[in-house]
Amino acid sequence: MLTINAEGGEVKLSDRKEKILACVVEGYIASGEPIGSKSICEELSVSSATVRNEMSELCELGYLEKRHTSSGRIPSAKGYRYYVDNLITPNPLSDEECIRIENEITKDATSPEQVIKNASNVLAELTGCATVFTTPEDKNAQIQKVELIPASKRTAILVLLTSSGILKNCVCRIDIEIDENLKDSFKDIVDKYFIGSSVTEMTPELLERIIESLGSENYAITPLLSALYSLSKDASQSKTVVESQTNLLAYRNETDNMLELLDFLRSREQSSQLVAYQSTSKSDMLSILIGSENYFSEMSNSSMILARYAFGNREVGTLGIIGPTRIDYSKLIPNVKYLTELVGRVITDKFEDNET
Amino acid sequence: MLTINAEGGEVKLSDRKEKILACVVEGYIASGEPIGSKSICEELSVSSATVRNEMSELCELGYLEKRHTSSGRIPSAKGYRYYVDNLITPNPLSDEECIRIENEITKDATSPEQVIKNASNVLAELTGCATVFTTPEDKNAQIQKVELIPASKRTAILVLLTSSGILKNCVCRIDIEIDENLKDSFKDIVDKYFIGSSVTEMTPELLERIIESLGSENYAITPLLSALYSLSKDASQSKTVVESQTNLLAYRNETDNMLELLDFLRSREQSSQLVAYQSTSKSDMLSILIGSENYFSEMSNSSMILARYAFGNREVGTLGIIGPTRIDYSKLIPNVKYLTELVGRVITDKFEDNET
DNA sequence: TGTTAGCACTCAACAGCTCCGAGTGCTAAC
DNA sequence: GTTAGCACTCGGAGCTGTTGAGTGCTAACA
Repeated sequence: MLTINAEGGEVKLSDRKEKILACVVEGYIASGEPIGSKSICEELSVSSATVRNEMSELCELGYLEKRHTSSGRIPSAKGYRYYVDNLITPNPLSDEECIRIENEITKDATSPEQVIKNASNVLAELTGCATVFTTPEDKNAQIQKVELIPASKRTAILVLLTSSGILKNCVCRIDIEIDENLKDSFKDIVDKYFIGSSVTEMTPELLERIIESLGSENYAITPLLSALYSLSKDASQSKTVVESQTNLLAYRNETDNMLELLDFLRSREQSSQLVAYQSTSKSDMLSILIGSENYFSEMSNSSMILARYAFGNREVGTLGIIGPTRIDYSKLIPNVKYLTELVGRVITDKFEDNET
Repeated sequence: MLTINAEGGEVKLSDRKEKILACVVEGYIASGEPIGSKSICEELSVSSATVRNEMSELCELGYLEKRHTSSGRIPSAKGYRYYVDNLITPNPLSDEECIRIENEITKDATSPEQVIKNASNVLAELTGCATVFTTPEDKNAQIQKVELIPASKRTAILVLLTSSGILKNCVCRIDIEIDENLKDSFKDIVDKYFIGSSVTEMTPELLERIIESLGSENYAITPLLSALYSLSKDASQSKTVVESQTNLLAYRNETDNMLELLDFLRSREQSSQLVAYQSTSKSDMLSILIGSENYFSEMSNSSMILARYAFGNREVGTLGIIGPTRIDYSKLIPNVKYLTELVGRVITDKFEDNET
């Protein structure tokens, strides 16, 4: 009936058990109601009693669960896992949809961050789930360009560009007039200390040293250096963002603890741990975390589908969805896959400096 | 008992009625439960029967409502309105809190948009409500500065600064090498057509004309001009953003239709109408919209407190909160007031070009 | 040996019922 | 004008019985 293979734990269910499991998973995903033996027996052309016997075995093996003695069956996390690993038939996006999405994402693609934000919105709309993403992070990113643009007599725009294509800027006000002299001094310091060095190398200590070494006539540069420090810190730190949580309200009637999940996501919103804990466990591009497989107990009734996106050939961030365990994996897995690949392609295409 | 003054409609309730109304409003805000006559009579040192008589008159006058025949009273929108207009004792922030908030907001104040976004987050935390804001908008804003910064051979950063302090940038890739020649040509066009003109004057038609007038050697500039057009459109358009909706989940048990409000806000998130309809009605800096006073029927059980913030001496945007009608007006009105004033002060201070 | 029909059993969901208590409106007396 | 007293209303909690979907078990069947 079942084969336990060499690795142990991994089993192959009989064809009929697989069929029944698939019916329960797909039926439950479609309806949200527990699935009874009767509705399945037609599909397999056996009697409901036979299905019941098989189901009761699947229950013992941990693939199915019951709410109460006489209720229909619902898939357990293990059942979903088996389904996702062995039984799924991917249901990818149509070509027209792909084109529409690509347009949507490239539309306001003024920065890599904007692209990933656009992608997150599209993914939310596509899947009806909450989305989560991290902004591009590359610890090895170097400071490629720093530019000081006078905006008025005493205000200037400071622009920072890294080798990962991250672009940050801010407006600074300083106490003396911005003239060529000041610009030159600033440029000298930037060239000497920063250009070509890693964004993580710019520490408060280094800054301190540089400021000390400034002649008194250049002391006015200090606010510019502080601003530059903020920008580089901002550029080196990846943010984790959870969006479209309210999408999950659609499941409020079906899954009782959806509102608790929302509370949890609210409290976690700023925290990078949500994604960090997950993606370290797998070197895979794609991780699917079903129910209790999630690190946080608050998410034991939810699933995440996460994938890494790349800038050039370096993986720099994560994009994915958060939903109930009862989601259409066959559709949503390809969706997440497609969007992370697309994000990688678009930001590499638009922002990579590949002309050295 | 009541005085109808010259304008008509405006009434002055007797002192005792006012006291009872205040008790009901404050009690209901604090507990979320309908208020009975017994809990009030102690405070007024009259018997519950007397209070009941007064309450029943307040009901007839439309200031109070009952859920059913024998329930306690809850304030109607009209009741809240009278309370807010006449009975409220403002409960402003402490000095320490003000300092904390100011720090919070100026922390990453790299742009006016960032300041208002920070303020929105602080306001959400402070009030436990959803927040709504519009990004600074100034139809008269002029293009003050356009800068092209080569980032690599064929990519450049384009920066746009308006007289309202709005700063936008993007990375562009063009087909030919970026040399001094190209930079000069671009600068000539920008100086001739754009600097000093309003952001709204940059139309697709104007762009078309300029591109046609270009010599073939300058044709490569086209993508830069398109990018500049996008930036200026982006700079002239104000966005309306609704944030921290999930805060409202805290009210889900008390106000039955909070979840419907969330659905409504979800569908409206992108739309500027939410604020637009409201703020036109009042030239006031502060508008308070209680229950049915809101334009959208979906919000008839909610209140908004909105205020305009200024850049220099021009009002350029709105910031406020959305919550149930049952919110602590005495605290939240000063909160919204303080934060809009602070936003105005910070962005004016940091980004206004007041040295002409 | 696997499959099936039949049957007793379980349990959630629903409707109907009573009881309780908080609160009201009205009336008559102060 | 204020108050005590009283009958009345209604939501909510708790209990009950009914219904129907679904199960597990058993014995018979192919």
